Amino acid sequence: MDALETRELVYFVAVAEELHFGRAAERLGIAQPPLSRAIQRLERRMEVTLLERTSRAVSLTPAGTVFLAECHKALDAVTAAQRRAQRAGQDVPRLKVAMKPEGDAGLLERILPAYRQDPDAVDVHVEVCGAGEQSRMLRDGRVDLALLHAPHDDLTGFDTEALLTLNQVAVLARGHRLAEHTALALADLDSETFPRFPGDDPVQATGPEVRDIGQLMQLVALGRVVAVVPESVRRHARSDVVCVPVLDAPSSSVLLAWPERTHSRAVAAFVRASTEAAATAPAV
Amino acid sequence: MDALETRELVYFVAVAEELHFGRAAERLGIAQPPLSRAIQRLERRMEVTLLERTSRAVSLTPAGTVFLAECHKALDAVTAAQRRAQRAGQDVPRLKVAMKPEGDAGLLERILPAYRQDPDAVDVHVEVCGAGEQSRMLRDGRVDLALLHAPHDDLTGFDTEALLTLNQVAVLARGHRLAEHTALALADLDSETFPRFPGDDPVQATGPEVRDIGQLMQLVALGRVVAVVPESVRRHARSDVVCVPVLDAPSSSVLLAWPERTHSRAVAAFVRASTEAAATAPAV
DNA sequence: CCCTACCGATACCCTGTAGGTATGGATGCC
DNA sequence: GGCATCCATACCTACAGGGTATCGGTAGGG
Repeated sequence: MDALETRELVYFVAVAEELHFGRAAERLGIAQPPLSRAIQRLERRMEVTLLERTSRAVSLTPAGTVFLAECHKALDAVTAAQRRAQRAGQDVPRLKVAMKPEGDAGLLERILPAYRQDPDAVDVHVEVCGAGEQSRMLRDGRVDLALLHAPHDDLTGFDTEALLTLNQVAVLARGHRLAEHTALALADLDSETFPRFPGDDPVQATGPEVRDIGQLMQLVALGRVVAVVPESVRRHARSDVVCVPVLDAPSSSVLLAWPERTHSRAVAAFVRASTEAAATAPAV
Repeated sequence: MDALETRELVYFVAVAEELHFGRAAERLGIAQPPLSRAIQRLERRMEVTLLERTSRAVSLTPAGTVFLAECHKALDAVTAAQRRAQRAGQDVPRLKVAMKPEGDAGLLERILPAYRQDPDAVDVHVEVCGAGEQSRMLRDGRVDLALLHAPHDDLTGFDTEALLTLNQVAVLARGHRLAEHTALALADLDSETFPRFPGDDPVQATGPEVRDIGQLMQLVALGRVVAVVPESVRRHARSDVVCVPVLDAPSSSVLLAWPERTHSRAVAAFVRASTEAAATAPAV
């Protein structure tokens, strides 16, 4: 039993996600028949049925469901291998850090100067990406470090260091019935409409999708939604909205994450500088 | 830039480990010239120099060193994908647990009956493997769960649940100068010879390598070595050796580990049963 | 100092396989 | 029942991956 080829995994992922050989083949830029044969050969070599096909529909078997998840992990690991080696081969070493907009709660401007003091410091490039994208970029090796948020982000596969714990505040329109309160409980907000953030589970979606903080503030000011967000967002509150602490909302943490078993001195130095900068940071 | 093929990674690993194209080719079962070309093509595609070759010697560049480690992770992930899917496709679901000999500190005989009570229980197969092999078997999907030991084993990439904390005891020949003591400090053993266990870092090796507990006891009884081991080993002490607690040795934990993001009900039930069995276990 | 043994790279050939086109056969729908 | 849809099969082609022979550079022994 020799190892599966990357190409076979890519092909399977395409079919498993499209549940349609024709569309999958198109997405892969090949014709449908070779794809059908490739999947057949894959199943024969693995001695497992991954897909149930009729001439009308394709569906995943339990083994196929497991295999799809495992393929994603494995393919991420392969591209991470490539990217990390390429990065290590650069003559000018560089550190890339991923964050989402406002995802640093103002910490980065304290971390960067502190890091530059370190003898192991190298150039830092901050990659501002879409919300929820940071962990993917860290997983597949496009960046060396990421600023993530617990409990929102999936931290499996990373080493992490907590930088900051943020209490939650409700953002309300100035005229909202609860705007005059000094503190709230989650139960007070039961009847409200909440926005959906990109990367959220779309199942529990109720309100409109929100892309950035400006848009959020706009919707809040109009009274369309109410948002429960980390207190660091206070810095972006407009004059026509108010922020009220929500005492029983689970607090979120800003944390720095990097791939497990990383031995880079530059990464270690950045982590060191970050924890120190966070420890001396003023209350937000 | 399309993805690297598994075969290329396997080829590179062979060369990087042998540091010799001829031997690597032999190990791979192919001729040397195609291997040379494959590595060249790999380097060209990655646009990174991975190996420094002269006509007399081959050595790894920094990028090559990183890539070797990443290749291991990636290849493990690929074979894990295959194995886990195969396992999920079995009509008779089964749980495989890896442990090294005596690695359960007597816990397993309490865990298994407790697990069988669980509604989600399936057949359990215990794989007794070489010391240090458990984490590898868990990483590449040959088993679903493993009994590991902190801080000895590398836990990165796993979710874990601590089952038991074990204090350390020194095993001494009955006639040893310290045999009459009721407790020791590590400093008392400074001048002693310690055995080397399989999977240990061979750098700090001083004494002879030891394969199993019987052999260890033999060497101790002969006065050749002194061992500091978890107290659970007491159960295997022969009459011509004595065990003395070492108060300042870092205590080791027995813990149950499984791959991150596992969603199997059977695994969850086994973890549940294990923690409960461990909580009600008698002192060793 | 030169000859030889060693080792990776190159040149050249061949075969297996990935991919393409055409078409068959099953199934649901109007 | 005719048709559209969709996966599988049949058959062909091209190229990538593998083999053999050999080159070119380097270290070491006599």
